[in-house]
Amino acid sequence: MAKETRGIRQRRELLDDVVAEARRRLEQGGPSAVTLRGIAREVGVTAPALYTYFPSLADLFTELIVQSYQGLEDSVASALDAASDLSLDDRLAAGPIAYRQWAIKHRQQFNLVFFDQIAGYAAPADGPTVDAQTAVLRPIAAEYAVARGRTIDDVLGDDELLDDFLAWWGAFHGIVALEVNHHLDWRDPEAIFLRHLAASIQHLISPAEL
Amino acid sequence: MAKETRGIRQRRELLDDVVAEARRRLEQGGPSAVTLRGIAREVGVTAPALYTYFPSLADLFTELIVQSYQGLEDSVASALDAASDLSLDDRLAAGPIAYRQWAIKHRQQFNLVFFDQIAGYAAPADGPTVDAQTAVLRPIAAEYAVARGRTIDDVLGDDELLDDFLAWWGAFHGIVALEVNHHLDWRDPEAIFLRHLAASIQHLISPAEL
DNA sequence: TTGCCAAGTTAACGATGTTAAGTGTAGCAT
DNA sequence: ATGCTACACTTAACATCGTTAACTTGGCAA
Repeated sequence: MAKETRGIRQRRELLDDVVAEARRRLEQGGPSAVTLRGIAREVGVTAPALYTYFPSLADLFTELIVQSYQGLEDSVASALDAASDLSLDDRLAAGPIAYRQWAIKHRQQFNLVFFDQIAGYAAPADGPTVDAQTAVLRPIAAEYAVARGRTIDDVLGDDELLDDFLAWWGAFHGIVALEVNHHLDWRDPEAIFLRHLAASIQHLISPAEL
Repeated sequence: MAKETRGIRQRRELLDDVVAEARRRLEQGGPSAVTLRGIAREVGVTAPALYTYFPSLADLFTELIVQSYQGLEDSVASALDAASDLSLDDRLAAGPIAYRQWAIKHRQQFNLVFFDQIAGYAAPADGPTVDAQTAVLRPIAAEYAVARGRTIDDVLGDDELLDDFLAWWGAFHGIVALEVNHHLDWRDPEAIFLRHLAASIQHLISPAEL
């Protein structure tokens, strides 16, 4: 009957439970609600048992960051897939719009990804976070390249084009960041975002028409 | 000799010492380094003594946020004062440039102000943080109004003008936020920022010339 | 069957925010 | 001057946290 080799299977399941519970706590109570003891309690083990899976709490957060990046990446990618038949304007807008919607739906994950929240956590030039960032931006950059009448390799290879793209990203990212953290609550954040997006896209395309 | 009514004077000094030590810890070790017990240890009292001055740790953070806003406000205001004789372009750039420089010099304070970092801390439509935000933006908005050929009251009173200004703010804010949190380390963040700033200012002024 | 390895447990250490109860003193009213 | 009161402050304690050390146990390989 081979009780399905409980060893590895349960290990996998427990690990999934741990990060699922961690993400749940992050969403509901912010990073400070993500505690080893609390998670252990919830998944039915003792706290030190989690050190089998993560060397420290910081590494659990690293996993959360990676998964959050993945969620954002998937959200943006599928939105751009669905927009493949639309006009250039709409395709350009689809990425940032999906970016914003994911951010609003997962505020804590958004802040976790883009803000240094964990104490000693740096996440510099190494680690999987850099790859994750480029994975998020690549499909958006592809549309951007089309709007500028170039290929994506042109954009990535030219300092000025790349900086322009990063600035374009930073711009709508900033508006989203302000909204996520309630600094635009006294206005209509979506209106501000969409208005900026339309203007920036127009400004982007018109010079290419010259 | 009237030993200068030690009561209130010492109270004032101790309070100043507390927030000074708190700010020092924030800058050096991030929010998690701001602990009541650590601060109390440093200023020479026991931890519960601090509850005379702050009802809870969150209220100490509120004070830090307010003071950080003040620092940003002062930095921007004095930069704009110093730029009063310059061209419109330079005056428009002076605010955002001071904004960025302050942010880079006080990364932790910048993140504390613009990101929900404290657990249950919301800081919604009430509190002094809203006033602080408008105090920071007002002088920048004044220059923005000139560039649009309006008065600042025009900008604040017109939905579209106001949204345009907030989007303009959000744009350079976003680039700064990315830089502060090391998401642009693989490029030259200042170049991206200045290039965006110049382009956005040009785009801002040219329509007004029509 | 025997032994080992790794996952899990209990126990403990140091640190945190916060509360309760007690202490002393500064300043004021009498 | 004396007594009282308010308040700054201390000590003690509780619940929580991350992390480590030592021990137990169960399944797999030899």
